[in-house]
Amino acid sequence: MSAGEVRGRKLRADVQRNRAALLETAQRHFLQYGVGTSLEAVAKEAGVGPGTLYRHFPTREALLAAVLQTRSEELVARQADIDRLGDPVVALEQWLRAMEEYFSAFSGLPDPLMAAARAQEPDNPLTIPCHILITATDQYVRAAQRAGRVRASVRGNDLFLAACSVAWIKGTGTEEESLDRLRTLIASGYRQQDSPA
Amino acid sequence: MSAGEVRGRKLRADVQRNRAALLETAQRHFLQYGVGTSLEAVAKEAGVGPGTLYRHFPTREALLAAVLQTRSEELVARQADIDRLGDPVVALEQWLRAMEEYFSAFSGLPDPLMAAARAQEPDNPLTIPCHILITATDQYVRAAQRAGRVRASVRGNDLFLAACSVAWIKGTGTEEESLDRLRTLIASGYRQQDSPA
DNA sequence: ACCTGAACACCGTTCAAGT
DNA sequence: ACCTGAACACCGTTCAAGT
Repeated sequence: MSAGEVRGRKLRADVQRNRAALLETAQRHFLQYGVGTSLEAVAKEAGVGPGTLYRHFPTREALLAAVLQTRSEELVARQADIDRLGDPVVALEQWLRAMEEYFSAFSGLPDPLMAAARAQEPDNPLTIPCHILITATDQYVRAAQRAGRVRASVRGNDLFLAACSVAWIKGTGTEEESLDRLRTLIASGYRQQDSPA
Repeated sequence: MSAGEVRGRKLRADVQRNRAALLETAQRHFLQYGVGTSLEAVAKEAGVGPGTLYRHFPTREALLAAVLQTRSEELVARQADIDRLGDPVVALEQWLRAMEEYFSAFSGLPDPLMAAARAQEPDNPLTIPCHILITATDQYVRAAQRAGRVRASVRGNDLFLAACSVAWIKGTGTEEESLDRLRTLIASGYRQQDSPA
């Protein structure tokens, strides 16, 4: 998708400028103040009226999803690197870390993401990336299970929830050491013990 | 602590009434709308001005902690029942569930609780219950470790974080089945495998 | 000593009026 | 077709004035 198009429709020059300014400003504000940042302030700093922001992005989730677009694509692209790793458990671990970083892009992001993951409402634009992530997680889980390295009872959704939890804990300001301990606990939970032959 | 006293000081009758009305109304609003509910609405429905609410409870956390007081005491009291169980792993499991229910008292509660658990600021009244819970969790973990039933690497804080995470996930509207799967994953993570003798 | 409620500075969201 | 910004209904918090 080129910069001047939205769903294939060419846009007037001023509309493109407004959209780009809104996205750029919103990203900066999400980074600095978290997902709950004032949309009024975003509009003002982008040099547009509040109505223009709502016209482009009817909900906060729509704006969030648009700002996350680039990161979503990067995450999907990263799968190619991960798939080249050979060891399916290492691949699963790296994938979980990659998701965690994605969830940690802005403070407070895990909440709307979880809401979207649960949602039946198909109008929430965050639902799509969530479903993609759960499906991808499931594939890594199955690959590791085929190699007998992950418990048969584990499903992709379980580890999606776990990764989202770790990102949420991280967002509350917990030190990296405690996070690592939690990650280790979770890894002990899904790994298949080597049966001593 | 009797109803008409705060830290041992006797209170004027109208002050008692205001305090009680605020707590009662706040609990109802926290239950119905979550921890982010409008304090202005609470004051109005309690029949007092906003200034009176702020005089009694200078921050949202102070009001939350006061409303949680009863539940905090119940949770501590429940330890006596749990301690009578015999099996240290069953005791640990029940304790984790009891904490989880406490964290789930109001929607959005895990966030201020985690913030308080991290905080160095001793003026946050939620910090005290958090530290009590972490210490208690650590005792259950150690007892189960002495019996060789929980991995030596696990600490109380790890399972405090895990229980808080599950409560957070629960608060996002995830179905009970998914929660149970997550709890099982965590339990697999902390349980010591029976070494096949 | 405590309470009241007006006042201030914010916010999300809509929509008539403009270009 | 798109943008503007005033307008409305909210909110947290403070503080002078009352009792």
